[in-house]
Amino acid sequence: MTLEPSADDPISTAARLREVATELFAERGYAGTSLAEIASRLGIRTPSLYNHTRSKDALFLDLFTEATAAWSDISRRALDGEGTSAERLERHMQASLGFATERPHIVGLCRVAVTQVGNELADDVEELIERQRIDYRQRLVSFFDEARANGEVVDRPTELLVSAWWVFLDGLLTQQIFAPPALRAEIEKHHGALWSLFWRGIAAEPSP
Amino acid sequence: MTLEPSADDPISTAARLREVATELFAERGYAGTSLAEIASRLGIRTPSLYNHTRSKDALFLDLFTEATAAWSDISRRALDGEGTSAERLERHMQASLGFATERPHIVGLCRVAVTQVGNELADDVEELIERQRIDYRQRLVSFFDEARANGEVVDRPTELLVSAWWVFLDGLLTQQIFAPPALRAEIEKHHGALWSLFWRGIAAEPSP
DNA sequence: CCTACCGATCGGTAGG
DNA sequence: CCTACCGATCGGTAGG
Repeated sequence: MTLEPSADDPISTAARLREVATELFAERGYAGTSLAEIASRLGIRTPSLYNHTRSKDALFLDLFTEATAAWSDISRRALDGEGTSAERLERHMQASLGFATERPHIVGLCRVAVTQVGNELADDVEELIERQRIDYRQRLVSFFDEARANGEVVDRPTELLVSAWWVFLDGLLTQQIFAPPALRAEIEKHHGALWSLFWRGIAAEPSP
Repeated sequence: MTLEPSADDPISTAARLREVATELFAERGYAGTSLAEIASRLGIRTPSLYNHTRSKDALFLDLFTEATAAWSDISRRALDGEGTSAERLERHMQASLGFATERPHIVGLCRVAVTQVGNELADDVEELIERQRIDYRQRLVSFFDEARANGEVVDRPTELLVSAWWVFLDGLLTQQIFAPPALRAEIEKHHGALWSLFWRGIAAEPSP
């Protein structure tokens, strides 16, 4: 009684294409990934890929668009919601790191997009990155403006607090993605403690 | 009265090859950089490159080896030397960021090496990265052990302090390299302030 | 440092 | 989804 796109293929080729291509782009970069390799992993011939995508560029852009949407969704939900600023920001951190842990190839795809901007990838990618960056920045500005107004964080310029958070998150994600598995597990255990040191750096002085 | 390798070429082709190749590898990745493009920028034909290198792999490994040596040299000198732990660590940060600012392509080359490990690049690269990582880690452990013994930092496990620093530095470098120039300049102005927030997070409680 | 050239692979098309 | 094929480009070699 299940819906099947075809008799002997419960997972559609289109879906598997997305999975396989995301993984390869993430691990080998854009230029390092060939359509032949993607097709081979799907058990089909290279030209058959063109039933699912217009070109290699279009495939990458499509996957990247989906990736940023998923990322943005997770991150927004965690930062919004109830609680103190510390609770909300820690939840946001845990969500971002959880996302990176569970779906490392999606994060890897984003990294590839960022590092290869202006070279072989289309302007569309650069535009999408910039839009996401601006959107995230605005959400952070709102968050820290509110936290300052509540006296929850140190009284420094919002811009600075945004930068501090961004640096911290970028560092965590970098280690999460690039560190060798052995080191990664150790760092993962430290997330809570690293958070507390970060927050200690920006938290308001205890009122006397 | 100057020493010239050839009459009309004051900067040797070998030296220009290193410059050009570093820049291209950093900007386009390993697979995205062709020997033809390198040769073209040098004004010579592709086969002529083989007078200066054995293969594309060997060229990359050679440049990467030089890059890590330069990096390690700068970083070691800044962290050693005199002063309080805070002074030494801030000096180390400034040196690392200065290096990244002045020689962005060298840092980009390292990033490419790290992100493409285990794929098209040789095991030699992975080995070199791992050796550098271990070496840097040991220097940080010594540093934070001493800082803790002096009561200069909060009394938490050295491993945690090392992680916190590493995350902070990785985040700064990531932003330095990947942020769009407009944002980069703003962040650069914040380095000192970001440092003070970081240090505030790990500094020892003021004695009562 | 060059010309001439190699087999392999690239993204992509024609036509079914 | 396939076979058959395209021109372009890849890293690299022979020989001078």
